[in-house]
Amino acid sequence: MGTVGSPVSRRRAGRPPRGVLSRDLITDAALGLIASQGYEGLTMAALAHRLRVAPSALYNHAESKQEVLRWVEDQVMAQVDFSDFAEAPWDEAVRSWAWSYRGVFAAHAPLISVIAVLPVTGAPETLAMYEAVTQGFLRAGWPEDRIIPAIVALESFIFGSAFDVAAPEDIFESGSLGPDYPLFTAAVRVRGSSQADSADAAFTIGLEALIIGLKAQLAT
Amino acid sequence: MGTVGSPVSRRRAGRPPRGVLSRDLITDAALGLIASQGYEGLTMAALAHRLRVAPSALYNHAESKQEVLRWVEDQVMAQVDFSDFAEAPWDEAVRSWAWSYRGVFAAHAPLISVIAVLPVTGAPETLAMYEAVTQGFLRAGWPEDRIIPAIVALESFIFGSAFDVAAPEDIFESGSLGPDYPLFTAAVRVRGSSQADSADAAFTIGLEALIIGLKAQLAT
DNA sequence: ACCTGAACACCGTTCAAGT
DNA sequence: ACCTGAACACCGTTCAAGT
Repeated sequence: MGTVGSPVSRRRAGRPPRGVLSRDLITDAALGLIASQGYEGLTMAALAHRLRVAPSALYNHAESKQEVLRWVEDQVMAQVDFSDFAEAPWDEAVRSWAWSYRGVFAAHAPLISVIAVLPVTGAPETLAMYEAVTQGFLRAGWPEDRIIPAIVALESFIFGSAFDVAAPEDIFESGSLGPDYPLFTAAVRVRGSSQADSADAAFTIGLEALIIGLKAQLAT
Repeated sequence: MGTVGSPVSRRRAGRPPRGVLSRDLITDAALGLIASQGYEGLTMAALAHRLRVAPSALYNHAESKQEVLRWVEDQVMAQVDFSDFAEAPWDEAVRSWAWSYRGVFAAHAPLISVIAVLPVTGAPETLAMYEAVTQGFLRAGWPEDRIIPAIVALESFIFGSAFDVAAPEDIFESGSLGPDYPLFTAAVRVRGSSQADSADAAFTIGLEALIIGLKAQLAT
């Protein structure tokens, strides 16, 4: 049983190491550091300091900082809610999963580039999610060979949208160049209000379009 | 007139600086460095060396490396082909633009996180693209207030897909954990062949779904 | 097997000094 | 106004030495 509120929910099996450190402790410390300082605060030195250990000690357990990021990524993935794939209708499950997924990675944008190059090998939380999502697609009648491409397409949209959430509010302000691009400037102006709202609007439009379009493709 | 084949096609106006350096020269050198060494090779020291100048000299022209990356980004954006928005039907224009866009940024993946935080101010190539795309949407009958969210949704998908192109071939190999996730493992197995093919398959499915879905939403 | 302490090879950036 | 040279404050990582 872990500490209450510990972000590490699924402990790995195997003999405990004799020393002070372990993958789980390093991962927990990294998540704590990210929560309090953000990703700029996640340095090997800071991580070691939080664990009251010399930086070089980390390298007895992790091959590199990149490997630590892979451990973090798997724990972050565990926060994504895919429970609706068990019973809900397909489009409802896709919708709630996608919103949860985007929300989690909007708060962990620096991980997105890590995931892109990250084999799922050794990432049990990530695999658990994919298994549940695959099952949900099968239950909805999807042919086996079209499931992975559909999931990848949805994930691509989700990752791109997670970046968009982090974008500054004035991202489309053309400034002094505005008059040279009148149609675009006008279109930006009629789009309302805050960045959070407009990111949500774009995500809604894209996600609903994908759901409609994927369903239509499935019918053929 | 620039050198033949120069990636900088749209020179900025304004008085030329008295010294050796300029935004255009720095941007060209950066693009050359990226082409020959990749983004790991793009350091301020390497950039200065290529320009036969001390690293500190760069800071008389650029505020930071981040600013150099913004200049690079605008030039890279100039490579995206949006010409079909002038005359082709809307779905054909979206299709050819999206494929071009994804191809360009798949080769410049490290820029994607830069764009996410990048206001378009001072990025004339980027603005030129948005203007043409906006015009294409208007011509196809899109109401002004729904254009920007639709473009953002498409871009989110394109950026996420550009990451996916760079993913290693074995990204979905579950390794020794495979038997614990049988449905997913089987679905991965039936998906054929190389990573390039499977990235293309996912991109095709997602893009066609978005086109169908956006059209359907427009009809309401 | 695991940890410490010192060192290495880089980074981006600053700044006084020159022209 | 622009460039040089030296320095600064970091990075991630390695490795001999200890237990």
